[in-house]
Amino acid sequence: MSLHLACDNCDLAPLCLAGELSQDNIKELDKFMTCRRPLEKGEHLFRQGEEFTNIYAIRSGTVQSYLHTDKKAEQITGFHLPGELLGLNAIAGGKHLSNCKTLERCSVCEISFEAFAELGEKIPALQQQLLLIMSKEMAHSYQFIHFFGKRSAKSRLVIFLLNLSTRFKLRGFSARQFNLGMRRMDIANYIGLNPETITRLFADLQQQGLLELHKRQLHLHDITALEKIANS
Amino acid sequence: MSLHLACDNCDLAPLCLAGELSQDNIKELDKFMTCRRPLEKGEHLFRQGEEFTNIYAIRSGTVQSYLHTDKKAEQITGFHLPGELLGLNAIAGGKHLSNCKTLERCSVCEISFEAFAELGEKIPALQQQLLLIMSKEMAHSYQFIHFFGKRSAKSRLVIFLLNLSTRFKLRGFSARQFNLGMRRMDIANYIGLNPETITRLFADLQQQGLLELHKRQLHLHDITALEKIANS
DNA sequence: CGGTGACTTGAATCCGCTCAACTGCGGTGG
DNA sequence: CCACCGCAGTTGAGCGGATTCAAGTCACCG
Repeated sequence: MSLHLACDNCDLAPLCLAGELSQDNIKELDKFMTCRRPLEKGEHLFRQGEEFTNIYAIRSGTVQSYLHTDKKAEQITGFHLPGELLGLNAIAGGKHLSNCKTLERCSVCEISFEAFAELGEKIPALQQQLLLIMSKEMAHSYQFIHFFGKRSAKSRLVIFLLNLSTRFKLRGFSARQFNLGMRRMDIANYIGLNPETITRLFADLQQQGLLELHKRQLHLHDITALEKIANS
Repeated sequence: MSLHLACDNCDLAPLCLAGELSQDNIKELDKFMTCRRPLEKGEHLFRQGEEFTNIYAIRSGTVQSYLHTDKKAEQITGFHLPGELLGLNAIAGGKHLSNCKTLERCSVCEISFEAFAELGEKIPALQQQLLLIMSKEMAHSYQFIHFFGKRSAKSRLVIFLLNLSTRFKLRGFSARQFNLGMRRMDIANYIGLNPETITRLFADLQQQGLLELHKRQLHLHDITALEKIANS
């Protein structure tokens, strides 16, 4: 069963696979694009080691990717917002490198990579768009390396928050006010700190009046001041 | 002036753009591939902010990429070995995101991205190969995030060394014995530590008999023990 | 209600940093 | 050839930021 949710009526298409494609080409793409029932909170799109067959695109909701490491420890490797593609790093190896699960109820579109590759031969602009997206994601990892280089805990947290902020803004949501879908300990895990440290840092920032946090609802008050902290 | 160095007589072709291409297709690719005079130590392939026009492939030698950050500080973002492509993360933005300079005398091949894209429309396998390489690089960044998550200084250094080791091996060099082309402080910068810490850690590891280091010549004695440290 | 999991708070500890002095080496020029 | 310089690397002492461990609060859900 697939819902009638097509790329040509999706607000996120410009950020996503459809990109700058012509209406005709988008229609062509839509023939292979499917959108299953929404996933409930905590469901997996795919798991580490599974065969790579589809490209996934988030239509709504937040998704988390993570690795199993030895012991029972998990390493969180990313949080993904609507319009982002998932699983692309598995093209080379043919197997998914990470687990991917929803942090809330999510709509997810998918397309068989095989079908996509065939279609790409007919529509060069589509290939080009995938290239663009992958390049963008590489650029993003780049930032990440930069930001995990020797930085204070406060810098790390603030960079993380500002990164989320700009990504929300790009998608038409508020850059100043949004919901962190994830737990403190997941943030901590992701940016290489301890949950307790995250708590203390939020308390600090709140006391300085730079932001407010109630439960997971975040309000950034002074973005320029936060940017200063990010580059300290 | 361009030297007569073609993909079809290059040992690294399978790792590089040529990949699994047929001989005919490689000949086609070679028409657009050029290989200038070797670059001397310290020369730049490109600089941050410059327009992205070419894809570069390292034929021999080691290359370092780095960012200028505010103040005079630099952040090193990668060390690149023969067979690796440079500048791909600039496809999306059209401008290079990082500086790229040689750590020693290097041969570098290049191809105009425009020419490549055109050729890719004629030879789908070539497009596919670029996709593969980019996916592989994304997978690599993935490792990186994993490895910059909360880890001890010793883990970080060892992971860095083992990563170099496997990459050398993949290229037909020894996995146990190779030359670190970079300074201690560059390693430190890259993995988010201090030069002094790097020194101390090397001293430790050497005392434990796990490796030997003279100047920049490294000899890994007990790789399985090192792997244990990497996952601690 | 009790119970669980997320989050907070406090005190003690430790890892890696900072700063400063020192060694060793390669290059340059007298 | 040696004296000098500058940079890479090493070593030591003290400091501080983030972790660890442990106890306590809070909200949610059975």
